[in-house]
Amino acid sequence: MEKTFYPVEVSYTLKNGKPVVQIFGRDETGKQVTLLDDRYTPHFKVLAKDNDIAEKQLMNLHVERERTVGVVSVEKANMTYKGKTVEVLKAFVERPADVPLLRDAAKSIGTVLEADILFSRRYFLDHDIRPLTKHKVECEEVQEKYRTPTYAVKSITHESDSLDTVRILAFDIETYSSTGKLPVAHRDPIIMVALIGDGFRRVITWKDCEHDDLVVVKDEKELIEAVRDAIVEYGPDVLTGYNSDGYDLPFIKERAEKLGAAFDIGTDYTGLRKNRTTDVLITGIANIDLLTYVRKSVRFSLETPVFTLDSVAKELLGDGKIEVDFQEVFRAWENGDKEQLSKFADYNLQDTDLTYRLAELFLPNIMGMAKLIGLPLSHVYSLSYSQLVEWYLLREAFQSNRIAPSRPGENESISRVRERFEGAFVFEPKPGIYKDIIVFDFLSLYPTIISAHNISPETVNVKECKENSEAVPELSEEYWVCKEPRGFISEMIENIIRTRLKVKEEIKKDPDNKMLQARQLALKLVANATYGYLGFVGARWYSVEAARIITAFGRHHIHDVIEKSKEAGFEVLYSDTDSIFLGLGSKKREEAEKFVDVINESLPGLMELEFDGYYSSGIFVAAKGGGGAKKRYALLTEKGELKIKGFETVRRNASKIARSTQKEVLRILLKEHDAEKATAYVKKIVTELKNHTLPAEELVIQTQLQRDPSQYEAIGPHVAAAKRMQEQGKEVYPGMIVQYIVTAGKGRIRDRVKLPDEVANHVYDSEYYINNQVLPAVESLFDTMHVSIVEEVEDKKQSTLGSFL
DNA sequence: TCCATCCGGGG
DNA sequence: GTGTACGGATGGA
Repeated sequence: MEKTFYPVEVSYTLKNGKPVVQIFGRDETGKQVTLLDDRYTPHFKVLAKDNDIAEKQLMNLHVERERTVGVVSVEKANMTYKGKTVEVLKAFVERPADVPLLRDAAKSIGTVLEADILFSRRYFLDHDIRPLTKHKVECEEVQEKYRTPTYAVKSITHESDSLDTVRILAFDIETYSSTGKLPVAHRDPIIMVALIGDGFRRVITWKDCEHDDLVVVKDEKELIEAVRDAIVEYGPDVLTGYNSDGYDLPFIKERAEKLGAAFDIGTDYTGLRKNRTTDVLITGIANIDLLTYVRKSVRFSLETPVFTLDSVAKELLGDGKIEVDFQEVFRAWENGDKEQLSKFADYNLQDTDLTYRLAELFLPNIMGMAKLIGLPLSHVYSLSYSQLVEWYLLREAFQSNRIAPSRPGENESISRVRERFEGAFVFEPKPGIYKDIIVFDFLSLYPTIISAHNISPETVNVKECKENSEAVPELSEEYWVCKEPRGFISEMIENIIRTRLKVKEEIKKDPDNKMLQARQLALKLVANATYGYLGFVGARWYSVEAARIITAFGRHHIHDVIEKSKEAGFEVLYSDTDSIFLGLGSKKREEAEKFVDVINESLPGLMELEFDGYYSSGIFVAAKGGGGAKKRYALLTEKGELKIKGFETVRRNASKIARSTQKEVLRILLKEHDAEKATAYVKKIVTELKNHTLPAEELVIQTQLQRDPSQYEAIGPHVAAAKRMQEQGKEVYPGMIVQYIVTAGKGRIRDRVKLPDEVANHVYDSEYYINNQVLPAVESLFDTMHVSIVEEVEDKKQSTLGSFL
């Protein structure tokens, strides 16, 4: 029979000593089904000098275990390795686990390759199976022990249509502790568990209590089994929690074993399995620990330095955890206090709801990446950017008959760490204020360089192609890149860029399509991470030469634009990596637009310089050590908006008054070009500070607490403030924003820190705010106008003093 | 100061 | 399960 099938998860099992791949997913009606495929045999590859001898040696290999482990058969195949066609031996074995047993012994025969690629992952990649996309399956129904209908596969082919939702179930457990410390599974019980899915909401406990959605069972053993029943009843594709691999699931596993409770939630009735790391495996359900995903991927776009559920949810959902005193909860549990326990159920449900909402937020992107790379959700969500690139490359390699290079050994990694190289070019700006600025930047600079200059590990510095190669500029030693043939990675990047352009066209027609957005984002991520991947010490396709050449071409192209800008009569104000800031001077905007067209005609491949924006003025300031400061400037748009980059006081650990003064000075300087007016403005603020006429709210300093106050050795003002909060019985936790005001008096600043609600207006330390907040925020701005704002203000101080005398 | 180990999150 | 994070902070020599 023929079936339509959307794969979600994969694993394998042994039947009569032979591996059977299990693919879990849904059919066209949305019903969960399982496919079994026993046609795939594990193998590894060997490159040897003499294949006839090596073949005999491989067949004679054996390792004694409970059974004799050996190579079952050997095949020869022509494949591409490091850009060359080679004849390789494929050594087939009985079981996936035989590979690591035999690979060490096979090292004496030749170079062992592809002996470290997981069997089920390899199955997906080799068969072009892509999770969550439509497949046509020729199969026949079989009777096996699974929770779903089961079919034996005869053939499976990938089609284009794809699934855009998965069934998510979030859960969170609550545990009891008599010691006041974090509960531990060998001693403490699970007392409550909440589960939330699409139209599904349940909280389970084993002491009498009243609450909506609440189920009360007899004891902890029944609780664990009721959780199992809830999961089976809901039938999730994705089971998700927050730190569930590090806490909830191992806790459940240990308690279930101790109490003899069944937690056989797997599609094949197996329970939780744990591997050597922290991962917990569930057969047929994608187990996704959101904390892992936050740490690996989301962190780069988060403000918060700590990844607690509360701080991540507050930032991304605008909603946090309910505050709870665990000692009170545990007392309520001991006493059977129904009212308190019902509040605790609210807490449990809120945590689970936040987890569910975060999962809804993250899943489209995880799904987009799973479809692109072709690995199941439970595998992709935990991959770092370099691993995402690597798995994309592995899929491409398998499909183009290439042998994947091995990961570096320990010694190789160590020697790679020492191979550093020069990065991007940053133009040192001349401090000053400029009018009529045009900014251009290169679109996806490194990806387009890789594609345009054919950069790939097997195309750089290869002797055979020297005659037909491109020389690399900007480097002291000689480097060259083959023009032919097309490199593995450069070709792949070009395909990604082109595909992404097409997807972006589709998005224009269908802007609200989340799946298209996710696909576009996945393509962008892989393209942008490839340069970093080539220089990553753990990479299979590592090439420090390629990475060095990419940044060299980057510097070359931006230098070229700088030179041509000068020749065309523009003033070059600034440049960083892929962008250039030009002063128009007497030129017209149209001339700048034409100039970009001329540049683009000379750029190779898909490289493109793009008009980024026009600014009516901008300021570059001096660095502390002299010269112009890099990555620190402000621009004024035509609409009058300020675009500020790199000034420390833009961050939130400055008082409102420092920030607003800086902004106003920037505004006066950029809009009105009037240094005197700006000076007068600062003097006015200084006077107000001295006269204590500013409201205290303007003086509040906000700093994020990185850890618990007791954990600090150096007690900074914000730590002192946090300790004060604790003394007043307020909750203090890492990641929170602490607010304080520095008040007048003698001694250390930290001893003069007060909380905003303790300070009446006018008691603040005006000297501190003038010298440590306001003046440092504007000093470098005035320096560009050759005005010493500190001296100006001191004159004012004296004259104020003078007027008193 | 350098190197190695520890930690994150979770109740 | 054919694999094994990572980057910063801490602490000891």
